[in-house]
Amino acid sequence: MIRVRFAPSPTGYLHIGAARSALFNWLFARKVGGKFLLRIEDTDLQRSTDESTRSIIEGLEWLGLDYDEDIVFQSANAPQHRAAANRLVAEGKAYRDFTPKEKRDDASIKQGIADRARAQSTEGSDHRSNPYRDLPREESDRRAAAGEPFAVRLKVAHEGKTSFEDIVYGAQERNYSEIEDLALLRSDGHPLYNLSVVIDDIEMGITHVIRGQDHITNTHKQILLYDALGTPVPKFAHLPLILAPNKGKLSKRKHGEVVSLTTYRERGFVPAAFRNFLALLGWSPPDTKEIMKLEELTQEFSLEGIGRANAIFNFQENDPRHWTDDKALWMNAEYIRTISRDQLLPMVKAELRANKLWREEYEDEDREWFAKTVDLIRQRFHTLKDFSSQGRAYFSDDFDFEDAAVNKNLKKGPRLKELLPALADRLEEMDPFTAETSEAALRQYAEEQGVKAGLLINGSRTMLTGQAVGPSMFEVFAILGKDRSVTRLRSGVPWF
RNA sequence: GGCGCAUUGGUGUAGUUGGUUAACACGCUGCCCUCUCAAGGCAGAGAUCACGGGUUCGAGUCCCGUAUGCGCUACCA
Repeated sequence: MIRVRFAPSPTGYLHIGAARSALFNWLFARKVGGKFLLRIEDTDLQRSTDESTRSIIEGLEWLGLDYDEDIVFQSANAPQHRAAANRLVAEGKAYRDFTPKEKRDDASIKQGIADRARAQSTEGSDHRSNPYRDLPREESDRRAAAGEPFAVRLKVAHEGKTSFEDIVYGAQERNYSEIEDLALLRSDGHPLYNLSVVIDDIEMGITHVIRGQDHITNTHKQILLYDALGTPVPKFAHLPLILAPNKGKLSKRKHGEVVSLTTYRERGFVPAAFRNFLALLGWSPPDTKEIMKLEELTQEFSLEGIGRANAIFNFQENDPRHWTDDKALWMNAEYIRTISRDQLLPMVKAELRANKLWREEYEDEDREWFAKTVDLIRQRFHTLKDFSSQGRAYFSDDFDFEDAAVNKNLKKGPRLKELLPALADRLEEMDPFTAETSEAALRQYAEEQGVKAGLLINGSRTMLTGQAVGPSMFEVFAILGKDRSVTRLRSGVPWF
């Protein structure tokens, strides 16, 4: 039985890179009939928050990625992690390190690492030079018993190398000389990442570890741990990273909300669309078809189809039109205009409701009208937000007139101030009032008045919707109905 | 500093065991359609396949080197 897991640390919003890892894990599990598990890596108590855990769970739910079995909270397994470390010490595979803990400040950590490495190479010391590495057991036990604080480190052999066959990146090797005696337990007894991950993965029966490429180095350390523990090593598939447009790391601090999955929900993305877009970042289907529903994605997905080069998430921070990747935006629009009514209507309902535009009749006697209206306007919308902003005039009489539209379609034709109310009089007599009859009436009236039909059409569009763009005007007349059409044509509102 | 990975048009990606004019999607330009804007249709611009060597009759595809980028290198995860 194949078992995979998504193991985020709850230290903030759900990053789109993490969301993609979750997606790939899920697709793989569903494709092969395995289990997809969720583990919250909350061992860093200071940084972990419940709110973040909630956002991760909600994010997965939004993307439609359901997980099997109960969520595992890593912090709950700390006793097992400690026990494993102690067992390794007892077996002589790990040792207590009584070196006093160094003070580190996070800001300069990377620099510190490089500096230390430089210093180490010049003074000739290596990863095996820890003075406590070969401390006699009796002395180690005595000092521990006396209450002296210590960290626990894995005893990595002097000679040898780790190797594994990465499903994405191929054969990987690392000399032991490149690997330090990694810390397993902090001097306060707190288990560290690499230990916890391995113990939990073993405990959960994980067979395939699918995670970001930034973990490749960790994988070598973890293999050492599997070996020390005498446990079979799972298969690994590392994923290329998602980078910012400058090829740098995508981070909240630098790039803001565009990296947070929550943003896409808040800004009107259809979950299926974003999921589809995410799937195409680093993975490509066997054929050229890119728009795929979940079932298709699942069917086509394979670890072998994952590329090795990091992908750039292409967006322009200062341009509202391109606030996120163009292709994601395009895909969202594509979904909005093509998904079934049954799928779309609930999303539109939520959007309208959030903006106090929803009326219960839309699910009752005005049900058909609502569906037809949505079908009419969805064609040119890019996000669900558009239903409450650009689409506002269809659901409320309280809508704004865009200055540009008023200038272009109304004020440039001074006669419209009289023509439009007069047109309203004509329309009022139509029965039935349909796209066809209103068109006939408008065109005839334009001819009588010696003006172009377009003048009346565009003027009407702005009077009825406040905008310069929108669906075919006669469809709008029909959808809005005679009363509202006539009333809006007569209202002098935008003229003042 | 060390180790590792990557490098195909602006972006996401295809390019099978090396073989004619490097393919698809988004974006971009123009035209058509038309009451506007989209959508749609048609046409088009844009890649010396990072660079330099080499192997070969022939290389985006194999080898070596260089550059650039990214990742890791922590008693963070």
